[in-house]
Amino acid sequence: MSATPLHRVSTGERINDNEPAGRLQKELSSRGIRLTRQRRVVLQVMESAARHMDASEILEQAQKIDADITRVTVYRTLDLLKGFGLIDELDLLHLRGHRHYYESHGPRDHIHVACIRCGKVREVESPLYEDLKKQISRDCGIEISVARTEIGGVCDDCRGKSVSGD
Amino acid sequence: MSATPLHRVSTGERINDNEPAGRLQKELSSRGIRLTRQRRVVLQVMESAARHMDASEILEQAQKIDADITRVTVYRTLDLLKGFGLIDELDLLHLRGHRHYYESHGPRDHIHVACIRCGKVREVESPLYEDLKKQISRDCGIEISVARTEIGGVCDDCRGKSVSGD
DNA sequence: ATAGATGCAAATATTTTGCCGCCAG
DNA sequence: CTGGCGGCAAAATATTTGCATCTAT
Repeated sequence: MSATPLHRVSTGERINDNEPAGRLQKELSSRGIRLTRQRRVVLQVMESAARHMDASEILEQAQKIDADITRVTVYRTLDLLKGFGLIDELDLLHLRGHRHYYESHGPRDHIHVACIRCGKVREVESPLYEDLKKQISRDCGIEISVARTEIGGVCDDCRGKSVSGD
Repeated sequence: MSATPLHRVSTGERINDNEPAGRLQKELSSRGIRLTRQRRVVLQVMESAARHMDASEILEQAQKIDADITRVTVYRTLDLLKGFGLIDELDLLHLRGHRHYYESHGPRDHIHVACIRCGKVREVESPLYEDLKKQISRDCGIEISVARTEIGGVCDDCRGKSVSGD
């Protein structure tokens, strides 16, 4: 049944193992964007992120490195990065309120699969997803620049793994 | 290349033509949920919605029918419907700020395809999408209850339709 | 009759903005 | 040097909650 293999990317740990350190910095300076001390810190936080932090968590992490950084700067830097498509903004199906989460955008799009009971989030890539995007691009006549898929459900663990009969 | 056809659902008009009037009401009462005057109005607004309204717009529409309805009731009713999976919550890639949009959840999931330039939103279904969800369900061991895909890019119109050579 | 809903107002939470002094390039 | 940037405080949005009252069943 399952012809095309599905690639698991991560289950809750950091996702940026394949991300060259300083990638965001490079991207910004190559665009002529001024690299301030505060921005460097926020970028560093984003790159080394465990995962899926909201603005407050990013602020918190940034202040551990440099106490001078303010919430406003975090918002402004996130906006900047978003504008260049260097980070993605998710809400993880609002399983935990209306917060927005951010993550450095890697080379490939991935799907966020979240358990609505335990909150665990897994990230997957799939050739099928790439096919789908190609088809939509062709059929809708659109040059895709951002794609986001979030899927929620109850995971095996939370269903007691006894997915026997049903 | 494109084997599976992609079904266009709508381009900006109402999506609920196939939705039986009173569906949400029926769903709620069958679950033993009390149907108050206010709830009926909000449900009616959701069902007859042109499309993609945020909480304020829903409130506005509801008050046209019954001026007594308050914003709080709208939020509480939306939460209720969300909890039962009867409506979906979208943010349309935050193209227009951080608002959340709601729409009555039809029988099939659909993908929202938005032009990041003109803001036009198109909804599509695709067998490929169903395949993708099946694969993820199988491979991640998850019983999917909600799926949301939002895709952004520049549409033909906004690229001057001159998508000749590339 | 009674559990559960609504309304009001206020509390929270989240994000944005104006203005001025400061710093990266 | 200089124009963009960060900080501060406050505004603008968005969402949630406590409590008294009312109503659908």
